[in-house]
Amino acid sequence: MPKSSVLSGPPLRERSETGTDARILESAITLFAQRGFSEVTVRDIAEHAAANPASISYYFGAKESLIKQAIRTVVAPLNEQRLAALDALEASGAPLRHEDVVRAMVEPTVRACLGGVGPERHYARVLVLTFALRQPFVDEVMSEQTDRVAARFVDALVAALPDFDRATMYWRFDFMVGALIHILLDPSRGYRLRRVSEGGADTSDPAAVIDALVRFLSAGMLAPPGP
Amino acid sequence: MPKSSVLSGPPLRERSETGTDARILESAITLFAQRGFSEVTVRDIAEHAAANPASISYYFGAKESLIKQAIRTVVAPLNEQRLAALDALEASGAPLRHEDVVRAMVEPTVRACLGGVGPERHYARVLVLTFALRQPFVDEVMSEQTDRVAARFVDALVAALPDFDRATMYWRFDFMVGALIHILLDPSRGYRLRRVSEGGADTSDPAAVIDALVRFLSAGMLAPPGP
DNA sequence: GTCTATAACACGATAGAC
DNA sequence: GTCTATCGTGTTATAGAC
Repeated sequence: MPKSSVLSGPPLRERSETGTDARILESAITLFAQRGFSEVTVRDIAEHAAANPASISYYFGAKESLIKQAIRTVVAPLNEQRLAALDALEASGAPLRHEDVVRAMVEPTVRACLGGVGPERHYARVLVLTFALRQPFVDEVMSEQTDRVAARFVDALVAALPDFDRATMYWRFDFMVGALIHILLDPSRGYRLRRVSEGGADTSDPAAVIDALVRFLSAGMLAPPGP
Repeated sequence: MPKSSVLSGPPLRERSETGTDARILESAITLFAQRGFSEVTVRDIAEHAAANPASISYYFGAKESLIKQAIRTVVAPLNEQRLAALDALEASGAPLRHEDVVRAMVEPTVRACLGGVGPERHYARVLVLTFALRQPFVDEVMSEQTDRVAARFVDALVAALPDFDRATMYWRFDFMVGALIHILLDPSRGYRLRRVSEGGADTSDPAAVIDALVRFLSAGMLAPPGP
């Protein structure tokens, strides 16, 4: 990780959808997800994007800004999909069921990470990188992206299960996130789970992952609350 | 991450318990856990251990070997504690209860990470670093340390819940690991959960973390199996 | 605007004196 | 055995030519 000019930097340019800047961002996301923020150099990114190294400073300023933008680009679309799924549930008029709330969180994430096409397909890898990299700017950008989504889901869980208090559901929402991200890292770890389970559990099958997750998490949400 | 002499390296010395080598390893673990493998340089480690940079190559060879040894030193004692807890359950003669198996996994981990004193107090941070760093040697050392523990716990879960097949329990064991590690990362993320839950969920209290985890995970283990 | 060339520095690893 | 001094490489970021 660079020391870098912590603030201000050069006057950043507006970013386009198809130009060199977009290519750089896409390459950055792909390479970061594969190997990590600190392990990928701006030269690697420039080479992968068929741009020259100076163009990265030109468009994004320091590497840290590029990391922040990469995180936003990966996380934002998935959060929108989750909120849309929750909106659809609530708009249906039917009483909210807790397993549907769980599914609204799980299904878009699994579909994106196992077979998705947009930048959000790198969600699990990028998230674990942000958990691993302890630097204030990472927590800030994650908080900016995700805090309101967590609150909305906890609200929905409490609405579905009125006997439970919000604190309990905050714990359980975090347990859900942990289980979800961890299982979605298995492909990048060489399908370790398939190996140790002798083929019984295969994380390359999105439907199987969703089913196993939703069953487990929905039952966990119903656990009797504490004393 | 260095290129490094992948194999052999210099003739490594036997390691003592109190000498410079032990100090280096302890410093490496502390600094790695705080900031990450790639973010910490061998110079940082040498300075923290009040040793000179050359001594690291002398005792440990390349940085990669030091990382491997750091992972082993953190992970091994916790796995021993878990297996000991499982042994104690099985030795009691009473029928195995699935919530006690869950507790045998959760309790030593939470106690170690929140208020522990040995190297295993860095377990959650080191584990997330190994999940984030996608390099073959990391998976190898984790597999060497943990595969047998996972198998033993899945055996115990199946023994406690004979109606479920091993594949289902492999899924659920991984969900448990994901939830466990994720919640134990919260302190290193500035107690984000306490903030967003407005004090309702506090990961600085080991007993509260254990209680919330064991309730949720035990209920999840009982979820009806798939079709 | 884009790129080449390079500045300025940090990295891991080691040779060789003590 | 332990340390100092340094090698060779790779890093981010930028100055300045086109």
